[in-house]
Amino acid sequence: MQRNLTKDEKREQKLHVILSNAAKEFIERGYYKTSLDDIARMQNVTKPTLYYYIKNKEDILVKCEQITCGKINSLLDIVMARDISSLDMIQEFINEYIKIITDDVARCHVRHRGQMENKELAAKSIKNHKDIEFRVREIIRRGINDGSIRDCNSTILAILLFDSLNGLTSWYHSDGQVTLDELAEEIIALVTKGVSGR
Amino acid sequence: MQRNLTKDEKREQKLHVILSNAAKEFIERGYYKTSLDDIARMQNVTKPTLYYYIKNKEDILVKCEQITCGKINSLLDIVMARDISSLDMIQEFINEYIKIITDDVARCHVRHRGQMENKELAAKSIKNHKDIEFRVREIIRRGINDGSIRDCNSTILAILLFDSLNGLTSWYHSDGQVTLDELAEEIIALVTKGVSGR
DNA sequence: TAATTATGTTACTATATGGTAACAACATAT
DNA sequence: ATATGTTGTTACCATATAGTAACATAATTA
Repeated sequence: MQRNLTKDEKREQKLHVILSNAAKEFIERGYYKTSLDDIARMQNVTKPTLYYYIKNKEDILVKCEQITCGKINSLLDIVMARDISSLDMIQEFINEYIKIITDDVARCHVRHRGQMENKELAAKSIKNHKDIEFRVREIIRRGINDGSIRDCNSTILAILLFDSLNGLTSWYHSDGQVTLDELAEEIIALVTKGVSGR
Repeated sequence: MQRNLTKDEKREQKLHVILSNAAKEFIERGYYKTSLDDIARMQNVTKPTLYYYIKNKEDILVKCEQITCGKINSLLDIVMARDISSLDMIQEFINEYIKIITDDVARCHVRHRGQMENKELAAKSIKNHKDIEFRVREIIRRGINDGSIRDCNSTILAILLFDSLNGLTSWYHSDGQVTLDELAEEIIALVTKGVSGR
């Protein structure tokens, strides 16, 4: 019973379908092995139609990135504004981050980040990620100051954290054994307490 | 002043140069953007010559994988044979693993693992990694039994561990600030103690 | 209703590149 | 020396596919 969509909304929606389908295929079969004809076929349109929604093939990657980085930065805005310890911020971040990262568009971004053929786009992509990493590093640094986080190399920690979280994109699927909440819990326990016994 | 190489040794050596160069290029420019002509040019030979050393383009990935997985399994043989606690085994493994993983051939393997176009090769590639992961999981399980490792989900732990270690391949370069030993130390501290303060 | 804009199509081009066939030269062992 | 296998070359083919031009039609607005 939803109201009629405006022209722009319809357009937006179609773009999103294109991105989702393309993303899924890029993940499963690889970027270069998925042709624009393939992607068009999924939408029941022909290739030139895609060019009405995207600038070129690479633009699909760019758009997936914009969407995903937008979500992550919004999450950081919210988390960093809360009045909790830095360690709690990290935990909260992990919790929500894994929800963001486990959809196809985000997966596609993670897998192809920084790999655009266009040098400028690739550089921008890397910067996008570095900016996010930097913000997390900032949380860690504050945590070391307020004592909630053990004294450690914040740069390395941030990188390792993202590597393991982003790694989820290539193995976690919601239809498996573990729910996202259980997974988050396990990860947070490992990150905070480590693996050492007693 | 080394003795003359036999025919087979020379052949072996040339193959290794091809693999190293190809691996480096695959990492920097991507597999599909690096042509066999490019690779041949680096050796100062022509494309058909490569086919004397490799079956086809994909075979380069396969060979990089065989070399790397061979090293990792040998490492596991050694580590698991030692008379130390499971936690110490993990630490020892991390220490040596990051030495193995930070050369071009290993980097190439990590980045392209499981992505061969030939389904059988891809499946085998995934199995190769899963086997290694399984062996590490086994160490973790024993560690949970002997109490040296906190009770946790060994499957998830093994995956996260490999994700962060393999992640090194895309950012760590030996010419940077951090030495491999310092890096290992930091990682081991994080893995064992976690990040939580006091 | 006329005009304009959005959305789509068919048909095509240009180009890159994995792989192969046919041939040449060289080294080695008998 | 001569036969044999090794290592290399030039020239070529088949194929895939990103992107475009020209044209058609539906939808919206004036």
